[in-house]
Amino acid sequence: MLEPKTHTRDEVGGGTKPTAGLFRELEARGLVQDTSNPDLGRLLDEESIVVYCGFDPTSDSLQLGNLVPLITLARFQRFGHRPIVVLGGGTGMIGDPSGRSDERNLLDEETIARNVAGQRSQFAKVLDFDSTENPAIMVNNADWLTKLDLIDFLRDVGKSFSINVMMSRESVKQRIAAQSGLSFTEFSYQILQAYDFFHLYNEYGCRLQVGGSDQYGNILAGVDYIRRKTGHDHGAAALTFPLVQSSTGEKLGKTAAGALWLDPERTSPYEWYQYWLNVSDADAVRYLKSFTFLELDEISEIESEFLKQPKERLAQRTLAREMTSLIHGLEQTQKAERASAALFNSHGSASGLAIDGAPEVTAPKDEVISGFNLLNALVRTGLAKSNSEAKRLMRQGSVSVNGIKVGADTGKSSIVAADLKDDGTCIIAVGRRRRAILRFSD
RNA sequence: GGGUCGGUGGGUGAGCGGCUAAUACCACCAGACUGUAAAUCUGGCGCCCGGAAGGGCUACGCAGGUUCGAAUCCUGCCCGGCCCA
Repeated sequence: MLEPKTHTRDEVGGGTKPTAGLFRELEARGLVQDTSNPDLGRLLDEESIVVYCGFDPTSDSLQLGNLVPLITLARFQRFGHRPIVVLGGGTGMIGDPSGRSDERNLLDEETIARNVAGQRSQFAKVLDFDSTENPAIMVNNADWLTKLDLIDFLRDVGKSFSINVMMSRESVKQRIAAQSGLSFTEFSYQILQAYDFFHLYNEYGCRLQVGGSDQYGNILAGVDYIRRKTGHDHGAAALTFPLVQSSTGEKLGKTAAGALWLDPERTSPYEWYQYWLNVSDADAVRYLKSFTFLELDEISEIESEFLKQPKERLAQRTLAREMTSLIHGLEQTQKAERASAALFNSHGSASGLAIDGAPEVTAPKDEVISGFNLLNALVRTGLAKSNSEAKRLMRQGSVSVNGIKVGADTGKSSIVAADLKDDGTCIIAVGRRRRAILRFSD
């Protein structure tokens, strides 16, 4: 069987000179949508620059959707540039209209502070804040935005913004065209983001802002503002990456359970691993390029191997391993892999295998003597959200115990002692890809 | 401030007194086929009880009201679009 290689966190190049070829690399990985500076590639080869990307504190955990921006920053860092993470503690109180069809609900200060705190540690999983050469920096724009004086702001900053230009931004146009309304508050967002860029330009010499393609207008607002204020034509630049979608045009990370979170409390390493493992063939190689730090020629090798034997799913397994070890570390990755193997490869026997990390529910042993209700088991293991759903699944013949179907026609409605392996467990499955362990203890 | 149109399930969006837990599409889940893939076909998709038939509860911005019966009518409030000021 083909095994994906284990990838350890690679060596960040030392020295003040950047490693050349970053821009070409980003392009090859499908991570370049727009840039405001046609010479950006050369600039990145010649100078070690400071680059930033903003993150909205709309939740106390980052999610799958934040991964491309975050990993892109890490690519800059690995090529010798210096990344800044801007937590939008200030702008989060305003709400970015980009990509939204409705006015946002404003978050209160307390919530934002909690979210900022929650996200903080997650950045360190991907970025290096301790590098001696080019450590990443984290700042919160609340630190400067909340200090602004309204009159000064309108005089010094607002004067540089043309309403005509602001109105022509795609995010604004869409909201107006959709007749869904746009408050002055949200309309002002682009000025604040522009001001952020300007602030970072002054404080840290930050010359590039990266973001998703929906951020292009906001980023350009900053580029323009810096040009106006400093008179330098190419003082600051914009770079956006395309919105990463599945081959069927869907946003990533959509499951019945909701979004996929980086927080292991919300999305377990096993679920995270399984998500990537189940990526479709059409997407797997593309995701390897966009999401992992594997070298491109290494990915090409994986690809050709994968194309020869797609059913081995080398691309998916590599992807799952890379993504899980990036976010949850090697140990959790191995657990997830073992749990997956125990649940899926051994024809329903978990005995003797390390299954730590798999979804598992424990119940007292005497419950099984009288017969442990299957519906109960489905809900308890999280395989079904409600009794209704569990019944539905049973009716549809989706449920199996130890690999044996227990649909409505079999008449089996509970787990009995005979279903248990020697170690007191059984595997309960819904459909092809969702499985859990039920363990009975003394 | 005045007028007018609108606020429906995760999303878009029908319904406009009983036939409606609410059409359709998307997303999502499952069955068949497979490789824990895609495509395709099929079923499902508020919650609770039930093997099922069926029953109960909650839901169409919020709060009241009319009615045997309301997502649907009325009143007030909140929110949004458009027009006027």
